[in-house]
Amino acid sequence: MAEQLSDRAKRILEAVIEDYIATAEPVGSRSITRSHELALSPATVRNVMSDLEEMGLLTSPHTSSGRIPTDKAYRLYVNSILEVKHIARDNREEIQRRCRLAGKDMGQVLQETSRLLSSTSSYMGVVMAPRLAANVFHQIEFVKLSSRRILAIMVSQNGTVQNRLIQTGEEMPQEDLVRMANYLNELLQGLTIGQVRERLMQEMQSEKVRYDSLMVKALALSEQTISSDGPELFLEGQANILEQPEFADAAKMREIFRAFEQKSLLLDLLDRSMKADGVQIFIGSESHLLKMEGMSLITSTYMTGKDTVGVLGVIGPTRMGYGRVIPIVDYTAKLISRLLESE
Amino acid sequence: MAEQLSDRAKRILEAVIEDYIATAEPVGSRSITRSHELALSPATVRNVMSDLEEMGLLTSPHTSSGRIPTDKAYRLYVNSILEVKHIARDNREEIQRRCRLAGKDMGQVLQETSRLLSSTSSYMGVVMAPRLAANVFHQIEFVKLSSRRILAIMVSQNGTVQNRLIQTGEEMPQEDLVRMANYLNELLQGLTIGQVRERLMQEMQSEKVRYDSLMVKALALSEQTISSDGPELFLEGQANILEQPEFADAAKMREIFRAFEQKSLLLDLLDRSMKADGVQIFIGSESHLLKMEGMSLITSTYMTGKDTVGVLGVIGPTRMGYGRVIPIVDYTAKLISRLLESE
DNA sequence: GTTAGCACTCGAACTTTTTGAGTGCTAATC
DNA sequence: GATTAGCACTCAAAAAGTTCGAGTGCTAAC
Repeated sequence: MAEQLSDRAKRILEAVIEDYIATAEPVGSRSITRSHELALSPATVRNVMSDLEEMGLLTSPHTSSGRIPTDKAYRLYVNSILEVKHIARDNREEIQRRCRLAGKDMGQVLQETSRLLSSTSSYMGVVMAPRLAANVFHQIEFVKLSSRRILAIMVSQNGTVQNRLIQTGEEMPQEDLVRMANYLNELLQGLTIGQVRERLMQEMQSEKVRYDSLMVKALALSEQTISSDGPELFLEGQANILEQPEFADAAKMREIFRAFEQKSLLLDLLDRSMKADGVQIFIGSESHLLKMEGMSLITSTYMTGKDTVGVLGVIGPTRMGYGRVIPIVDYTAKLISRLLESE
Repeated sequence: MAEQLSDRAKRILEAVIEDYIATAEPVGSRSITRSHELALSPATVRNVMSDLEEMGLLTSPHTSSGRIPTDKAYRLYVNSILEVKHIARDNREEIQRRCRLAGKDMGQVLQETSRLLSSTSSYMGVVMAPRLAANVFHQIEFVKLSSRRILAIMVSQNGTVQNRLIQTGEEMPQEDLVRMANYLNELLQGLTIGQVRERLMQEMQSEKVRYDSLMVKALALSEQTISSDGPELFLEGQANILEQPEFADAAKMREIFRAFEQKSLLLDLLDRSMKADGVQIFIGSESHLLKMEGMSLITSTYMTGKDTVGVLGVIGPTRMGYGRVIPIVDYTAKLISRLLESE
């Protein structure tokens, strides 16, 4: 992008983008002169638009039709034209109202947050839960439900709970369960779950344990409890996408739904955006991870206390109301962080 | 339905339904004589079809086109024509393979089941989790995470776990938490969660507790832990519905997605089907709870041990492969029941 | 009771026509 | 030199018109 954009060109580009965001139709020179008061004739605007097209910021779907901003244009717009508004009062109030821990466990809070993002933005809300491996172990416990069914419960420092129902071959006396829990709680104190996993391995090898069958069992049980470290993803409001005119036809819709059904791509992208703090924006094909065209993602990290633990955000069409959505994502992330704050 | 259907009429109705299920196109007299070997001419078939139309079992979208079965016809078909096949070997194997408790908590098991139902049927899978209120209390516990954050964990007899993060105004010493838990565990032993709720109320009123502030706190905390008794619903494979030709156009799709977003209707229906054991079938507008036309629901209850605890099933177009799906639902319900069996 | 034959219907698919928003270019104007 | 009016041209989308064929109901023959 060697050329500098003149001020006028910027204003016109802005007008095109905003009209396109509003209507989803290719924008022509006349309609711009009508709706935005630039004291210019359509012909002049046409000349400028022609320049912008040369620079790769606009394209026309066919020779005789209005123009559409490219991903490059959105990027420019987001970086240096758009001024992010303060969050709308309505949104702020709704977010505050619906962000409550009361009467919900961690999963429910995150799901509700995802729903909230979806409904305030009117696109799709996404929340990635903390990776289990990064959590700090707090305690483990074994609850005996019946003679051969044990429930293992592991609590992390940040308040997430993992539980597994375990069928045992033989009956386990209550006091054994208590001893096992004590042993593990001491062993694993203060480690992250990632470290816990290693420690369990080491311990299983070690001489002193190898002949204590109870301890071996304990290690095996706790291993099971933290297995399956797939990070959880809450994706809500897919129906909102159906509202968008660019996805009106059935084939596109299907493609999108299929793409999201298989969540790994999205997880990769979210994982990446966790590397940097604060709001990040991925536009269209920039991140060809979301390989389907025409989608943008706005994310922000959130934290408990000082540690970044997850990412949340909004997925919408490239043609998305950035100015409106960015503050929503930002504000929600901050509020959630505050909520999860560990004193 | 005063008239008795002749055997021939039944066979023709069956042919129409099966062709329609296969193609989603109105079925004409000729195509029937071609594909099913009835030794009849198209004209004869036409006459019979005309009778069937009079009886309200078929309709034609317009005068000069093939015919479509009505909901009434599907009902008749399901009740007295269709012979339910044994479950397909492939399906059985896949279900067995994917139904494992190992490394999952209750919620994950149910979600996976829902996914399983969806992918084996290629429609939508739905699983309603046990109503919390029906669970039997097993124990409650308070884990102190930091000076003012307590995690309350309640375990039910069947292995479900409820947890809530609670911020306390003042610091609670560890021994108080233990005392509280002991008190509650004794108080609530063996009650259902529904009864627990009542008991908590009673206890709060009672003289002996009223002046013991610790007990009052305990009651309040446990109240919070069991709040929000919304039954959980796992609905998977919505994208499968997009594959169905009858929902190809965007408006219909949107309607459907909107309808499912707001889950209360579906919950009502599932709740109703929990009243009776075994497989149940709701066809199209019969249950005008699922108010959108053209959808059927096949459910079966599942249980832990002797108690019915939930419902699972498949939602698809009325034009659904009943013969194939019914055994899938049935088999899955049985397998899950076996899995959850409490020794 | 069954079937061949036939005129008729009507949506789907394909063509053709019309319309209008939009373009690029040139020449006049500020 | 930048801006604008004017004009011929383009092309997708909408409207109108055709064709096609699977399907029907009815009647008369088998």
